[in-house]
Amino acid sequence: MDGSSFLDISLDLNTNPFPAKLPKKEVSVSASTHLKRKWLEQDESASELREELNRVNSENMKLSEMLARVCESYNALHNHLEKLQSRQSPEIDQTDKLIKKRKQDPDDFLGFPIGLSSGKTENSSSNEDHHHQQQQMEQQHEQKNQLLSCKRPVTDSFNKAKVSTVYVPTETSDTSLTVKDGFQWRKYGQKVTRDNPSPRAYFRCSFAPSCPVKKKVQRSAEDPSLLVATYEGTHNHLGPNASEGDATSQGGSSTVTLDLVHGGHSLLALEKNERNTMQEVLIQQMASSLTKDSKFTAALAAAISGRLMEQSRT
DNA sequence: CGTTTTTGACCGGCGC
DNA sequence: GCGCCGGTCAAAAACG
Repeated sequence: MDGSSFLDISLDLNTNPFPAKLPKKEVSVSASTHLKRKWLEQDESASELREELNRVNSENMKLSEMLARVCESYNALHNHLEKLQSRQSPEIDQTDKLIKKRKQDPDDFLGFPIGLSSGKTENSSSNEDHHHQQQQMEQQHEQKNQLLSCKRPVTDSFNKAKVSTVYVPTETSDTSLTVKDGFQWRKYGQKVTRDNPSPRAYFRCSFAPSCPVKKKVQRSAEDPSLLVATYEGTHNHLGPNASEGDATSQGGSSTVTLDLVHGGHSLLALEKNERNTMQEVLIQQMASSLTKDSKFTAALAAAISGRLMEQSRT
């Protein structure tokens, strides 16, 4: 899927409503000095406005580039996943039948590729090849995660248990076991597990009391710089945009978070005829993220007021 | 003072 | 039945 075809990311806000050449003001020779001073003041404020608009323009360009990059990364990831799906779906069906009754170990999630986290299989003979492939895909996943601002929920589109795993790079010195995904979580337990020296933290979604979603966070035993967050269940409320202030969107840089698991469905797993709806959802999410950026709203306001001024002049 | 985190106790599933 | 283990509960502490 092509990013430009999927989303029109051009943000032509028309933030330069003033033409390069402003119509020269013709001041009559007989005008009073008071009027002249007034004109000078207006010229001054006009140049200030022009500077402001230039700033806004460059901001607009930056935002456009940022969006383009996000879409590019998303498209690359999506293409990759589609390839994987077409290649692996029969295999997954087979392994699903072999899922053990025993609950999964956290490291099993680590081994499975994007969105394919599933139970442990008993077929140990094919495990080695499988594991090798998984490691490669995990690396690719990690790289793409970094492209998508290092955080992106992954949904199991094949397993109806709605379990997804997210890998978050963190400082090894950071022992907080927190993964900021926009939702509000309440920690209800912590446990040291057998096969991992670092403790596992258990979280419940605290946005809505009835929300059944749970999250487990544990540092990866293989790569301590990675946090492994395992999500179970589906949020029964609106997304994180309405709840928590994402620190990344408040500072100087703005981040567009693509929540691909909202509602428990992977966007990537949707049929093509459903994508138009998802386009709207994505656009809404982007718009929502952008409107949280005070700089963006200021730029938008400036653009609109500029356009209004232009229209009133003509 | 309400909310969140911490942490030891408890529970249930599983293997032996 | 017993022990192990992962998951959850709930009281106390910490925090804002």
